Amino acid sequence: MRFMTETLTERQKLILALVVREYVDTAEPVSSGRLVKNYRLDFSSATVRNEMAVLTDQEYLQQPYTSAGRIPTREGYRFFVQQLMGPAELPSHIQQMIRHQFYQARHDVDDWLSLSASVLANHTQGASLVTALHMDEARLNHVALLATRGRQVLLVYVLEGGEVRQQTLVFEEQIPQGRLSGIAENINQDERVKDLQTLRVMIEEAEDEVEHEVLSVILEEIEDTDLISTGNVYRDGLTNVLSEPEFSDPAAAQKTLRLFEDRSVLDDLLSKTIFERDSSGVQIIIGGEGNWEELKNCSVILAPYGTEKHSLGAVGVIGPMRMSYSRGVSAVRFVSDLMSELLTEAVAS
Amino acid sequence: MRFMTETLTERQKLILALVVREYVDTAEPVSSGRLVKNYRLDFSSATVRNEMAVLTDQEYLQQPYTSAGRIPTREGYRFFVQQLMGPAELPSHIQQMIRHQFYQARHDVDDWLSLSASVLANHTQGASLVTALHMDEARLNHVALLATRGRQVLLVYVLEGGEVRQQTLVFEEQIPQGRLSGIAENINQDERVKDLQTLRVMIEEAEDEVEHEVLSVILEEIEDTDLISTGNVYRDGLTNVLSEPEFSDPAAAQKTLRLFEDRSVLDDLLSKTIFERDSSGVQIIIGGEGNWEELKNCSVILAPYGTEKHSLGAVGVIGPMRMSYSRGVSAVRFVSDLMSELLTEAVAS
DNA sequence: TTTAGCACTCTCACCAAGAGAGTGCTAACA
DNA sequence: TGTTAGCACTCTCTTGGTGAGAGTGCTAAA
Repeated sequence: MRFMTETLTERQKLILALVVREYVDTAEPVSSGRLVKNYRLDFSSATVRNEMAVLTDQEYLQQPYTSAGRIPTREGYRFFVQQLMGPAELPSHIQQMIRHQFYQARHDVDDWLSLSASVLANHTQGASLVTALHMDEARLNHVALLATRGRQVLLVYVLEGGEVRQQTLVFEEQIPQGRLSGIAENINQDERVKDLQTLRVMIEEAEDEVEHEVLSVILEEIEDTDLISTGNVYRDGLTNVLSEPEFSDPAAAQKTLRLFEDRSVLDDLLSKTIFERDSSGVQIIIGGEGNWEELKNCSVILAPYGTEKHSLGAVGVIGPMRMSYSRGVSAVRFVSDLMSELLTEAVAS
Repeated sequence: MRFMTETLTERQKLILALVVREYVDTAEPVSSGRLVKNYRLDFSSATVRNEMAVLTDQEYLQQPYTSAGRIPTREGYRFFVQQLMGPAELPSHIQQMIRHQFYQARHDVDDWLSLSASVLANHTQGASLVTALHMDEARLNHVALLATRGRQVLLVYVLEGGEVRQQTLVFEEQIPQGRLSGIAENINQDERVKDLQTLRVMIEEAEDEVEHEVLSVILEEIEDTDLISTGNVYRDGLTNVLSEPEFSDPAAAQKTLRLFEDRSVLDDLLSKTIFERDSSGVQIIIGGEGNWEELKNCSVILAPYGTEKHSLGAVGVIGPMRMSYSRGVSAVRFVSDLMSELLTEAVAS
């Protein structure tokens, strides 16, 4: 019931911030007395109680039951994140350490991705997600076809922007490498980037059965995988989030774990971040706000990464609503910035 | 205390089998009365009690506490698996259905792998594992180098046997595609398969700085990834195993889940299966028997797959010790056979 | 050898009582 | 008017006790 003006006094903000902080630490409802004691406040617990009553009226705090301590509501966290949480940064020695780890893997972009996932999991104590490089639309830059064994053929294609995909195909009959090279050469021959329409035309014009078959399969594969969902998603820290008290109920744990197995929700989430350019930075979804029913009681911190021209992927962490947002945001921001920096550097000639 | 001869009477075997079956179904200690009632045995519960006492003496059964029903011990399961469980097969309509699914993905070996994981998870209600194709030792068949963007270079290499790997590399400076093609051509030029030693010699003989650098990085990458551990592992059905009552304790659930995140145990397990050729077929590890301390209370069913000449990977399921071994074995055997069949077919010209 | 009968054991669900934590309210105070 | 001490009240959580129920082991009879 928001009767009153929504503006909070400084003291109310302080108390809200402390409740969030204390609850994040202890996972237990925060009482007025505890707050005064732990933070040596220069007003009494009765005063805190009065302020808490106001914050409860305004729906920033809630009580699990009458006469228990308070815990933040979703709105409470939201207010904390937007107005109370300072601009957090990872300690500089940690930043150094992470940079060093990335440097050691400097030749391998895939390693950067799994490293990102592992860094995020370790520094946030949550579960992390990292999508592989991905472009908005499939426009072919380069195709290679390699006969590997018997009827198996390896298709490797490079998309505009540098994303690379590979797929093992099996054809009805064995096709000699020379033939394959010819077909690939055909696709690659003129310099301009090819969209899928060009490929369709080529299929129409194919000179023989084999070429027709090969091109069709290639088109099919590329179309199939023209969704974010095919990019690898790197995950880490699942066990972290499972050790949180909110997941001691196995049903809740299972529900959350299912998020990680079912790609659908994840994909929605991540692709939204990648393509939403203006958000320009870290995005925080608290308690599944905005129709993410599946994410109830969970929070997600996401950020896109990429070069100036292209948003190539997203990194993020998932944890219980009661997570350390400052640690989360600082880690996600640092990793996404670092990835962007490294990739931009790699693209620069 | 195995005073008596280890041979069991037919009736004892029957009762052991029924206890296993009933316990797998209900997850509750099995009482003598229940057994008689559910399976309409033509002897009384008192007789069953006497036989159960013998089986308990022989350590095939155990009691959680005095005067509770019985549950199988690890040895009980082992005996059941080796001597009591008939040669189980998946129902033929299920087999048809699975074959159909694989057929629909006939162009893409990677799809086969994730499909295998999903099929195993669904038909065993456990968690499944599938390793990607892998060869015993890295012997190069073919190398391709593609300049993708800026200083990024895509390295694709095909190993003897058809395994393909790709890696994105970043070099100190941009290298033109022509130069890269030259170097790749150099490696590919003579027809014989190259082992890593050949590559080392080539590094020594490299004509200039760039070639030396590129070859060194390639060697490094291949050496780094010459372990089973780098192959992708496909997983599915994590949530299945979490819904089992033995994992209602979050600590137990976490311990098991950690198995799936830490690759080390998994890798040991899977690589052992792949390389242990004589075992020729399905391998069952019950309750972590044989020094798999981490797998206590879990059972694993594994089988290698591959072509006649090469064992290329492994498929398996993990579940609680109280799992349906017959369903597990039949599913794992069917999937590994199917994969072998498909791959053999694909290799044949 | 099998089985009916029975006493015994152990768990589990239920209830009641008491301790403890924390609140809301009131009245006094600066 | 804002703050605080005091206090009654509420709600949870733990503890202990009790009774029902399930299931066994043992004994003695068939």
